Parts: sequence; C-alpha cells; structure tokens
Amino acid sequence: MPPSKRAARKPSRPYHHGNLRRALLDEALTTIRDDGVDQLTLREIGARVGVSRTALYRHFADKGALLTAVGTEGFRALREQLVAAWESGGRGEDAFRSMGVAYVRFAVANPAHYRVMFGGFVAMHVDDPELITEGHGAFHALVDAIASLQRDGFMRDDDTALMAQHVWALVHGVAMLAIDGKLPKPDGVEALMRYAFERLVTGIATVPRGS
Amino acid sequence: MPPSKRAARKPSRPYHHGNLRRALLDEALTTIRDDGVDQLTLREIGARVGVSRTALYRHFADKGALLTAVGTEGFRALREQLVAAWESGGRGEDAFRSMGVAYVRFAVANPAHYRVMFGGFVAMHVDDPELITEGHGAFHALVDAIASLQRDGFMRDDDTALMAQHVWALVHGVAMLAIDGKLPKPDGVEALMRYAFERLVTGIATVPRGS
DNA sequence: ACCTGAACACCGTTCAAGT
DNA sequence: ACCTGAACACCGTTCAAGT
Repeated sequence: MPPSKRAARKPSRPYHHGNLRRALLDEALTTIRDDGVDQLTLREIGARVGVSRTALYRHFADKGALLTAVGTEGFRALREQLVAAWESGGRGEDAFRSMGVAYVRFAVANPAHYRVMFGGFVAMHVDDPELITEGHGAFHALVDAIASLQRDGFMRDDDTALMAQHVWALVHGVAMLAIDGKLPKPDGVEALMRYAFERLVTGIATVPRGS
Repeated sequence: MPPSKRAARKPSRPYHHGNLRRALLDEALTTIRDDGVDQLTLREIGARVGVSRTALYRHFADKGALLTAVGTEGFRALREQLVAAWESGGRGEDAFRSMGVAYVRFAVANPAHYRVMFGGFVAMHVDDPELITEGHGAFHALVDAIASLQRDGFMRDDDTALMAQHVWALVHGVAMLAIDGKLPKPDGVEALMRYAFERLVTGIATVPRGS
C-alpha cells in the first residue's frame, strides 16, 4: 500500500487527531453504553479510534483516569437534567417531583454510565478534584431546590443538607433497584416513582397531607 | 522431598480437601472483604487454598458463578440480620427502625460484599435461581414486617409490595451513599439514618406525626 | 509533543493427562 | 470423580524508538 493522501496533506499536524482525548472519551462512553463497563478495554478503544494501544496514555494516566473522566461527564449531564427539570417545571412542588423523575430516568436511560458513577470501581480515582466538583454540583441542584421550597414554606425547616441526603438516598435507591431489574415489569419503575415521591413529599412537607 | 504422610493415609480420598467448594467460597469472601472485588483472581484463591489454578472449575462453572455464590451468601446473611432485628426489637415501629439500621450497618460492615450483591457486575449470573431465591428472601423480611405493621394499624393500607420497595429503595440508597463515602464524617451515616427513618415513618404511617 | 511496536507480567479458561 | 501442568488468547502498562 502506498502512503495515504492524508498523511502528506498537513505536515504540521502529522497524526490524524486534533482532539484525541475527546475522541477516546466519546468512544469509551459509547462502549460502556452499548456493551457495559467490563467490556471496556484500552486496546479496543484505541483500535476503534484508529490509534495505537498506548496513545491513550498521553491523555489519561491509566484506565482509572479514563473511568474517572467518564464519571465526571456523567455527573455533569445529570446535573444539567436535574436543573432543567426544576426550572422548566416551575420551581414548585411539581418541579421537585419532576426532578426525581428526571434523576431516575437518567439512570434508567444510561444504566452502565450511572453504575460507573456510583459503582465504586476501585480502579476509579475517587479523590479526583474534577469528579468531586461535578458530584457536588449534581447534589447541589437538589440542595438548591429544597432550599427554595423551604423559603416558600412548602417544606419543613430541617437541616437542608440532611434533607437533600434523604431525598438523594431515595432517588438513588429507586434508580439502583430499577437498573438492577429488581422491580416488576413493565411498569414497576413508574409505579414505584409515583408512590415513593408521594410518600417522600408527605414525609418532608410542612403540612402533612393525609391519604 | 518424600511423599507426605497424609497422602498415604487415606487412599480413598487421595487429595487434601473434604469440602473444597466451601473453602474456595470462604477464601473468596475473605479476599473480597480485605482487598476488594477487583483483587479477586481465581489463581490467587486457588493458591491460598492450596490447590491448582483450575481445581476451582470442578465446583464453579466460571468466575461469575463464584461471584454469584458470594452474592447468594450475602443475601442470606442480610436476611438473617434483618429478621433478628425485627424479632428482637419487638415487631413494632421501633423494630421496624431497627431493621433499617441493621440493613445499613450490614452494608457498612461489609461494603465490598454488599457491592457484589448490588454492583451489577456483568460477570455475575443474575438469573441464578439460588441468587434470586435468597434475594427474594431478604426482601420478604421487609414485606413481612410491613404487613405486620399494617395489620396492627400502624401503617397505611397501601399495596404492601410497593411500600416494601419504597422502604428498600431508601435503605439501599442510604447504604450506598454511606459506603461510597458521600456522607460527612464521622457521624454522617448515623445522622442520616435517624433523620431518614423518622421522615420515612412519617410518610407511610397511618397517622401523620407532626414535627 | 505526540505517537508507535515490542515486550512484560498478569488474567480467565481449556484441555489432555494423571490418580 | 477430582485434580494437575501446559497452553491459549487475552489484558493493562512500560519503554526505547521514531517523527
């Protein structure tokens, strides 16, 4: 085979990637979504992107760093969807419920990605500052909404962070049960969301709603 | 080296294990507890038990089957602790809270084991009948307690399974946040448990308790 | 700076062979 | 039946070398 045209076209950028980091990350996300996280091999991503097995180490210290970046992107996307649900829902009690639905939907729509974020893979660098920042960001979307509902008198005047942890635990639990397939098909997720969020709101609202 | 005495002692059982399956499983549990699940290699367990690398395949079809057995044992242990908490707590509202505490404590005491049970490792055989049976068993401890509280008029007369899923989601969520280290040290877990179970009971009790 | 191929030390699993 | 060593096809990571 003769050398390809593209190799000769731009000598100042001799290799074929302007943004290899981005390409590798996208490929990793695709692989995780389609095949699951344990099908993710550095060699395969390299091959798919059209690059040597070791080129990845120019952009990520190791496999853990790549997974950390994947998790970071996940928290960013999750926060965006939570904020969107809160704002487009009118920032009231209904919007709060919409946030919960958005949270669970994110996990159900991206189960493997969600698992990387919360799966506790030892390979992941849990102390990475960017990961922590984005994780806090997603949590803060919840804190902000609760604080707003407290200000408007809809929710109990308990410690906001504690309330947010309580809510987070519930939506996280529902999400995990859903993606683990532990809920009855086909409507188990929807049914549990409706029930759980109703009982949640009853538990933390200012005025207890009866039945 | 001359052949050891033990080799000659009992020709009818020529090798050195009466219950290799049990020994392998125990070694796997120890490794998972001490070093985490991704340090678990079949070769290493074999070596630790004093057996060839491939002897394991006589008792487990593959690594996934071993992990499945580990998960199964976990669900059995969890159920035992839930039932113990419920019964020794007097089968009332306090006992219900004790079950929640017992659940979270199990996860916190055995984080790696708990993660195998719920981590969604693709390697695990999620369709294994024993795993499913034990998983259902643990869940049923919750269902039974709730049904009892409903009978005694303490809890709302909603669908018992749905209520149990709601409770399960919350304790599971609290447990996951705890073992992921996402709660403030050193008392974040205890504080959240107190708050979350209080609000949970308020949400699902017959008579709404005020503040 | 960025990328490469070869090499190293692993891993799960298979298989023919021993007792 | 149960166990063994050798072999196979992988994997993450390192490293000297190329442009």
